[in-house]
Amino acid sequence: MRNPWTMKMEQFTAFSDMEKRRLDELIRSKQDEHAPKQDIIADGAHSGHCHVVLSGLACRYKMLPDGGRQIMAFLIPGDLCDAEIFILKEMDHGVAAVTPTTTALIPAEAMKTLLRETSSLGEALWWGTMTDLGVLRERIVDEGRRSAYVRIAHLLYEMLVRYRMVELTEGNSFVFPITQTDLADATGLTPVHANRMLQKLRAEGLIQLAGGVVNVLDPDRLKDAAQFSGAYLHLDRVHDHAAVGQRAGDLI
Amino acid sequence: MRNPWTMKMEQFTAFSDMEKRRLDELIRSKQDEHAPKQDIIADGAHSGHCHVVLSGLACRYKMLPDGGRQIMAFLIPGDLCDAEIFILKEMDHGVAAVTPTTTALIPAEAMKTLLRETSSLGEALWWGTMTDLGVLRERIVDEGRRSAYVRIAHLLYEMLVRYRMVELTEGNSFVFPITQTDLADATGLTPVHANRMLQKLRAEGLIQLAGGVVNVLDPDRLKDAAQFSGAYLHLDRVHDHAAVGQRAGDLI
DNA sequence: CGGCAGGTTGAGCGGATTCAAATACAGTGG
DNA sequence: CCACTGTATTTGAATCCGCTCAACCTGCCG
Repeated sequence: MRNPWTMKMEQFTAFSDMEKRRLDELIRSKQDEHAPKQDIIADGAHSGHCHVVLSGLACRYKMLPDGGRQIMAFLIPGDLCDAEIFILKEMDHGVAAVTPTTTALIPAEAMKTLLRETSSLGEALWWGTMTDLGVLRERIVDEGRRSAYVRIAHLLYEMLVRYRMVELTEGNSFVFPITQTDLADATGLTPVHANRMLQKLRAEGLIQLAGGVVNVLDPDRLKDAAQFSGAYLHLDRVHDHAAVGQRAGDLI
Repeated sequence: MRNPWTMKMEQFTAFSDMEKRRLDELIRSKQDEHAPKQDIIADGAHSGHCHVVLSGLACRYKMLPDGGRQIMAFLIPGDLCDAEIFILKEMDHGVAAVTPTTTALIPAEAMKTLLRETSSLGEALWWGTMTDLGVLRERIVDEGRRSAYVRIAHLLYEMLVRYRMVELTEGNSFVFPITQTDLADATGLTPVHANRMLQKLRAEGLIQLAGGVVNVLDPDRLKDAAQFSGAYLHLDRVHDHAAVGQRAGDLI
């Protein structure tokens, strides 16, 4: 299996063979499996390791006093779960597996060292953090100013782009086995309403959804429906090294 | 005037006199003034400097194709406008002054150097970035799962805590001269509805609002109304150095 | 076969929006 | 000093998007 962490960061910059080997070693040393709905990192926890998703699907979430749940981000292979762990005392939210998920454990000290390097690796990690900020801001725009229909479309289109970054798409379809309840928790809607918006997207021939596979039938029209503009993902450097990059460039 | 940047970061860790002097020099070297509604950094811009707010009030925002605006964060003295500028090609959103605002310009290279240090300064900058992530996540919870009334209360309570961090409160009141339109853009509401929720907060004796000054009459009840839990601000280290910290600790 | 989780459908409600108009207020020039 | 202007706040009424509650369907697994 290729290293999804490497693949993601290659969207920002090219790596030398030595750097790639270093990343490979980091994710190989210690790994962990997580069953669906299990916490990968609990709210309030602190550990000596960072977690990188290698396979499966996870989410950042917060529980509310009334039992409600808000999903703030989906984490796919190549994503870092807890970059903050080495500086903050404890997590202010939880990270849970949505499907069976494999993670790599990176010692906090190793991560600290990497982040302080002037190497491509150090820069790429920074890029990842800054991109996470951009994604969160875009979600705020979503929930603040966009309709339910657009929000769902936006989320699906963003996932298409992100899955393509790590080459987990086949054509325009990708495995994304979330329940409609998860989708509702991520978009700030009720499951019932999320369901109706999904039906509308299907009726309009924009997407297909079956067996946990999302098939984007018409990317251009979905992008329009989503009012999507990909600047916030900061893939603008991929053209500098077309050999490795450009995997998702045409979707932006 | 005391250095608000220092004051904010002291909520995370104590600084030596030398470190404080270094921060003072950084903000003294070059400053800029911005009139209300003017961009401090335009969407899509790139510059060789980071901006730190020294006085006044600014906001991060995005414009939507339909002319709508979403404010994603308010920036008060001590806040960094564009930590990402040294790694990303361009801004994915704009930062604009809300009231007349003074900023310090920090050369990108100096910021880069600071961030890579193992010093308290380097760590404190990291803490700032990670805290920004936490604040954004909390806003997502706000807009996704909380009612208009709670959202307004939450925003006001958060501002009280943050203003106290930089000692810009008098008792429980602080200068926060935003229009109700701004408030609506920040909470994802219409100005009309934001107005009605403000009236409710006033009618219930939780706050006073006049002439751009917010006066929190009953912090405890406002905190309840806001469903506020301050873990996401990561002030949990202040008790380690009670001499400088603990400014906002009692509000969490 | 029953149980259960997830998905779908319908009807009614309500929070927030929209549209519109009235009021308050500060600044500006005559 | 007051009329004039523009911006911000307030109020009212009608509308609508998304929620609530409830039922039913489907596929899967024991």
